Amino acid sequence: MPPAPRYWLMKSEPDECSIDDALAAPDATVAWTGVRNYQARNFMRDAMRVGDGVLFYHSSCAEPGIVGIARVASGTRADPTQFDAASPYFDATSRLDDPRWLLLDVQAVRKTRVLGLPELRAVPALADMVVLRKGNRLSVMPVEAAHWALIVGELLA
DNA sequence: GCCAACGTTGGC
DNA sequence: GCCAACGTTGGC
Repeated sequence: MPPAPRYWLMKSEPDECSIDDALAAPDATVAWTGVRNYQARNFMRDAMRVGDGVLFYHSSCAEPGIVGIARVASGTRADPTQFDAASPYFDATSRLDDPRWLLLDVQAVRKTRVLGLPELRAVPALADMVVLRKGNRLSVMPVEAAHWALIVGELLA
């Protein structure tokens, strides 16, 4: 069995939680609410471990791209927004005694320059990154160690 | 605002 | 279990 991925990319809409918001939070740590996709949830539940590296990505904004480095700071627990009827993430079919949606804590490590999509696409060694795949809609996805090394060690160094 | 791509739902 | 319709994501 291949080793579990140790690096991830997590998308956040900056209007909701930007890298600045995360850095300003107590302990620079935020609860990653709002994941409503089974594949993304399963990555969090089954594969992500405390200490794993995270590329903090801004989506649905003027300049989408990687904007910071973070780390996984907890295991998963129920996402309370699924039970909040006032939340856009409310899920009327999820049960308190069997929560469908999970979250984990993410701790921001540092803000970086914006490493935007056009720049990422221009690097041949990054061509098969999940985030660059056409039609990709995952909000939590694995990052290969070599891609992490190139991005964190060189492009954002 | 547009629209391609994708995941989910639900009828059959 | 199939698959068309629908809703959502997210870049542009």
